[in-house]
Amino acid sequence: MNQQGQSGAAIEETLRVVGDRWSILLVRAGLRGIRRFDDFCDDLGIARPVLTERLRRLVKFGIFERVKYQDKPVRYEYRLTEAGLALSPALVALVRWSEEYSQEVTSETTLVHAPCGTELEQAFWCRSCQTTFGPHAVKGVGVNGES
Amino acid sequence: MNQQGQSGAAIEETLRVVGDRWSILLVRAGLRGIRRFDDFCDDLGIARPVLTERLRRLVKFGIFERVKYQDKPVRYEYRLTEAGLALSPALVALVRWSEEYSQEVTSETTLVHAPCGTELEQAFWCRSCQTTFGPHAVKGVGVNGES
DNA sequence: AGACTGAGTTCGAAATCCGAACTCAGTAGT
DNA sequence: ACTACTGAGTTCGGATTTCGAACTCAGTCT
Repeated sequence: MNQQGQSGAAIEETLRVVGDRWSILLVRAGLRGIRRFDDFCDDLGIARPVLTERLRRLVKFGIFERVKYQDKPVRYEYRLTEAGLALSPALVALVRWSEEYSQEVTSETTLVHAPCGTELEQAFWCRSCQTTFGPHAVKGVGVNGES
Repeated sequence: MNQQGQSGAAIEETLRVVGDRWSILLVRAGLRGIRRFDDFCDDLGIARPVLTERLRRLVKFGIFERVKYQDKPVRYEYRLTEAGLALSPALVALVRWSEEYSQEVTSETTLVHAPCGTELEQAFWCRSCQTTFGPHAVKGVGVNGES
């Protein structure tokens, strides 16, 4: 009946971490190579106290790591972890959506496959069938076999 | 000033619509077949005034539509539009992420390829290369050729 | 010394969020 | 005709979050 199944607990948990106006934008900035507090601040226009709190939380949940990059005046920067990088499919999905459906701003940029420059599509991949497929063929299965 | 690329504008725009704690959850509920005000309310535990405001905004941005389903006491329900449905890749991406990286709750449900039941992977697909690839090979191109 | 840098913290004002109770039109039961 | 109930909201005051601007603190540069 619905393709999400009832993995509701999972996504609620996730949204408690990244489901605010800034976190995804921070991840995006991280993907673009931004690492320093002030740079996040300038780039996103986020208020400093909020940035402090957000980064702390994202570190706590393993999306960024706080790395000392200098000793003399001790300075830290924030780098995406593996888990943080793994959010990019969600990010790309959102960008793709906005390219297709967003009414207000039409973007002049699009996402492509780096080696060849072709506009990318997003798909799910089944290792055993060796095929890609779309959201309609996704199903949730759980302990009680309920979809 | 902020130097967001143009795809930054797109995603910012999108997050202004769905980038809060509830909107994505509302879309998810919509995908699960929920349509009525009180049902959204009970299902998500969202406060009524907030639900009112959220639904209004999602309607305004074409993600839900408000449909009259009864005349005598005139009653409306909320249905996902095409655009709303198109958010499911993002939703699936988030569910997948939480299945793989979320520390706290391990979900008792997982997403699979419906025909064969194999756990799905998410990938980007290049039509011209006929290959799938990961986030590292994604690049944004725009007016100023900057990634 | 004085100015500057980077990563924050502190402040009060403004915007959001919350639960609980209320409204309003119509329906069903007695 | 009176009462209770339904569904989709609205109104209320109080609690939480967010905001911009200004401040701190260690160390560096001139």
